[in-house]
Amino acid sequence: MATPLPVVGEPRLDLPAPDVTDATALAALLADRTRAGILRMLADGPHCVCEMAAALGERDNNVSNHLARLRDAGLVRAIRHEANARFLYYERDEAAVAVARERLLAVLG
Amino acid sequence: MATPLPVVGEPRLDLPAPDVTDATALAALLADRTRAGILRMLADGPHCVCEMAAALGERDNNVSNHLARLRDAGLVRAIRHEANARFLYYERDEAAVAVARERLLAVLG
DNA sequence: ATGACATATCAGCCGTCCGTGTGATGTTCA
DNA sequence: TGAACATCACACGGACGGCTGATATGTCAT
Repeated sequence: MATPLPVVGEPRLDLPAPDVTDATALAALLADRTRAGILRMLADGPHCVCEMAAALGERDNNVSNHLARLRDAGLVRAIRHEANARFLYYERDEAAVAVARERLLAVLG
Repeated sequence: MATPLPVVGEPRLDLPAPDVTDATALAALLADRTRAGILRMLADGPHCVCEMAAALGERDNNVSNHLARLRDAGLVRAIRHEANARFLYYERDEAAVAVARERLLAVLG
């Protein structure tokens, strides 16, 4: 804690800019109802695209679009169903999600 | 934990939609470089608008705009400087920030 | 093989939000 | 009182992102 109460002197105009690029990128991913819903559903275990699309009331291709964003960010992973290979199940990468949590807490913490 | 591994049966199309409205609203606030920088700077103590604008390399009115968004969300609070009343200092509402953390962890947790 | 289903990818439209400019309000100091 | 400064409130232009529709790929059943 540097300055718990308002200062008495003059404003300091030479303060460094905090680096929040990681946090904003992650927040942008969470700032969408569909993507946040996906991440929340996958917290309880894997789900296929059609399941999540039905639950969220969105179309399959739309959900697939958002899953691609989450996949590019490394937050989720796709796995083929052994018995029924036409269903593509998604699961969370818990290690990556843990890193995401820390990066957000670097701003809100 | 409901289903740790991919299921063998058919997809369930009757799953409930998770409620993520609080989380997405908060994430939208964090998904901006200026707002995230403000919240990060205020974690170390109060700052006036001109200080944060200088540090973030943004104009005063722009920072003021974003502060209004954070103020409407209840995350920050404005306090007049006793000695120098022309400077308006902002501080975080730590209780509200704690609630914000929990709401985000409801999705990422 | 053919058709039906699940998912992926791409292009285009459209809404929303960010940054800016301007004027108004309030505070300090001469 | 008047000038300079800090902040706010509002409206405008542009860029970014989400939804959609069409098309493509791969899988299962008949």
